[in-house]
Amino acid sequence: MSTSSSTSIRLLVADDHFLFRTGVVNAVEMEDDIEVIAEAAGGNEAVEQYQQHQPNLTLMDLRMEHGDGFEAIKSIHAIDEKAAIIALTTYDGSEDIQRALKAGARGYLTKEATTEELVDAIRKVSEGGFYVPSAIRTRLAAREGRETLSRREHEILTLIVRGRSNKEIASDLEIAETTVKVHVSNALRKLGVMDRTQAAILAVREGMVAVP
Amino acid sequence: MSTSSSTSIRLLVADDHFLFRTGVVNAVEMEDDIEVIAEAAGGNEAVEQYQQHQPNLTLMDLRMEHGDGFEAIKSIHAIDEKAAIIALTTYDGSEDIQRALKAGARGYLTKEATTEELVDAIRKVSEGGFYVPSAIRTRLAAREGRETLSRREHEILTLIVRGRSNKEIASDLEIAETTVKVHVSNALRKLGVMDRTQAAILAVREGMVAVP
DNA sequence: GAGGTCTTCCGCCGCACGGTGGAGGGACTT
DNA sequence: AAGTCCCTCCACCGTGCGGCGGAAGACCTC
Repeated sequence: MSTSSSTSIRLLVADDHFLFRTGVVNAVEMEDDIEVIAEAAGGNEAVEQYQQHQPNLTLMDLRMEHGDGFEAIKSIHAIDEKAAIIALTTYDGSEDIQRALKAGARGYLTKEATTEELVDAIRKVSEGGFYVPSAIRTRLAAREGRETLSRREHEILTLIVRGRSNKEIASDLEIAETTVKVHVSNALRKLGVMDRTQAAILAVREGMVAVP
Repeated sequence: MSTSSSTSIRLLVADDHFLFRTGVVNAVEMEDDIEVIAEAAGGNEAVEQYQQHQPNLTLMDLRMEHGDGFEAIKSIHAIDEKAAIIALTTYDGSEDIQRALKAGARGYLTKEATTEELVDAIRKVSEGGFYVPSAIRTRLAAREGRETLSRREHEILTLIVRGRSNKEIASDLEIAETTVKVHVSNALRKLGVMDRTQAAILAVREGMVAVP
């Protein structure tokens, strides 16, 4: 059932969880146009394996114990501009997706993906296309019109998620409370929310700030 | 390296993700005292498979498309009081853990678990013991001393996570705003937090309320 | 040097939020 | 019948929050 021009898609799987790696290997084993030629359990290892085996496609987990997935994508993208990379995460926060695509990934999948979605994504991306599930595209679109937060605003948003009051944030950052209020106010406007609670939930949902 | 008295642990794996199921099958394949004798992709199917195959241990995903994992655990527990069940989730919110253990599970694992943790948990629980990772036990302990929220308080907490103001909540539930304030105040005290933002984050982190 | 963004800070204002104390009624167990 | 818990509502009060306008220095790019 191969529609690809190449005989076989040679795959590199980078994920620090053995369970998931073998799951992927088993899933693509049934497809005769895809084969896993290398595995990696960390970011740095993934880059090494890429250089050594030159795969047609790389599946990259973003959150790994040894070596960041984002950095690995950037490194591979720097080595080969046209490298076909699909990012993988358990979580579908749009922050991760945006960063992964910016780093050079051409596809995005959550680990909740079905085998069909997985092989579909592998074929599309290896042929030079893009693959982002429609549900995730919708979330991404909501962020499009939104202004980006400044460094300070993002820092203060993080402290809001930590449950800190304006006065506490001022003391944390050693600035005046009035300054904090300005940043909070600007952040709320940029995010399009009414108050800090909505901002905190939004930040967590989209993966802008990790849950404390 | 089998310390179990039984020759082989017969396993039932219930999870709606093919990738994960095969991952588990592969992982335990290397262990000569464990074998997967049945698989299920949903809650109801899991109960059927349990009755048909009478496994020594059941791995049960809590969040499945077809049939709730909690209900399936309760059903199996009702059939066999001593059934060995390990609950599985991607997320480690303590609310899920508490509910799973209450339903009759004797173990808890996140899907981030290593193969070692998995087989360790399988052996311990099949021998009649309990298995809850120490990191998760710590989180569970924090909930111990806490008062439980009333139905109304929990309902209002959910609306707080939805970003609703006191006035909006009053309108949503068709009660006076003063009443809402009483419930909010009581909920904050019970949860041991200062304001609604901290309550919202806590509720999300512990899985008491799903992210909107 | 002009324009832009980011950061810092001020005062003022209105309202939402959270705490306190009190009170009545419904549903439950003992 | 008494006790307990929950839900409901009131009034009052202090403070935290968020919006407004204004301003100044730092650091960019053009």
